[in-house]
Amino acid sequence: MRIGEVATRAGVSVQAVRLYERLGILKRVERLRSGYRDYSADTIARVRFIKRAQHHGFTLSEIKSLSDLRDAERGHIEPARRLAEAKIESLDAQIKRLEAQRNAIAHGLDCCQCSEMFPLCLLTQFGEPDANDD
Amino acid sequence: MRIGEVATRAGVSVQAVRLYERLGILKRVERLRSGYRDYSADTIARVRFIKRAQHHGFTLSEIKSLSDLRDAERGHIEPARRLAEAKIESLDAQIKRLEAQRNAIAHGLDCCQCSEMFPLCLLTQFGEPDANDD
DNA sequence: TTTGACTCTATACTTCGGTATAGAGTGGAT
DNA sequence: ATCCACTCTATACCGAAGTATAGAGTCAAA
Repeated sequence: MRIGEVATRAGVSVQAVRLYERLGILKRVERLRSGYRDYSADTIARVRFIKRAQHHGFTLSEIKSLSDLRDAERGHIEPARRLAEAKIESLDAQIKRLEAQRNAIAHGLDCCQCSEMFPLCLLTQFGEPDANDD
Repeated sequence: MRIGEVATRAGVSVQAVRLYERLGILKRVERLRSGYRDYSADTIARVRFIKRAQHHGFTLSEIKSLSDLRDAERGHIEPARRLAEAKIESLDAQIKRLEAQRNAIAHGLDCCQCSEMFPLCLLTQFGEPDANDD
């Protein structure tokens, strides 16, 4: 199977497949006499796994780690579990940060006098804050 | 005041100040005979406003809109309010997406048999899903 | 006057996850 | 034999928000 069929059946672009290979997420495969990559059908599943993991928030670099773990330690789930737990922690941190931003802006909308929060009022009504501090 | 003093007093790099000018967030200022930019003290407050808005999650492009609104319509808070409300909506959407990812991974950790969610088990124990689908 | 710190422009590099293009070669059907 | 679709590599580009560097010019103090 050539790269175009893999790409079409997995729902990605040909360039994306080559990118995944270059990043080490897909194994390098044998080439035909022509130099064309010659894939077997399981590559389609690999690519779909990549897209599924991306959909769940994993970066390509994390997905590479997951792939490496699987290839190195088939049947040992603990390293992958630790990776997933670390990912949850980092998602929690991101969520917390976004919620803080969201609340600061909401507060700035409610309480326009408050220069400690996002100063929406200072932007439009009261000029520059702290113009003389040194 | 030259660019280095503005940068130091506002807590950013000299290159960052030039970047903000190029992006249209800071006004172009007069130059000395030497070609050096000649700033007045209120630029420091402008830069601090940029950093404060960034801290609250606004992108430089959004901050440019806020600046433009202020310069165009001093005292009219409604356009800025609408921009802030749109920002809250987009932050809410981001938070929702991250929470869904977080919960999918958490579910994958709890329920390793479930191929609908993030298939942690499929990664390490059960091989490729859907290898034969077409 | 010479040094050192500063400034100027322009360009390239970074991360992330790709897309787009050029220029060359290949495969298969007509 | 020719055509078109496909593939190959290599390179450049996107946005975001900068940082880093090169090469040139400027300013002030010793």
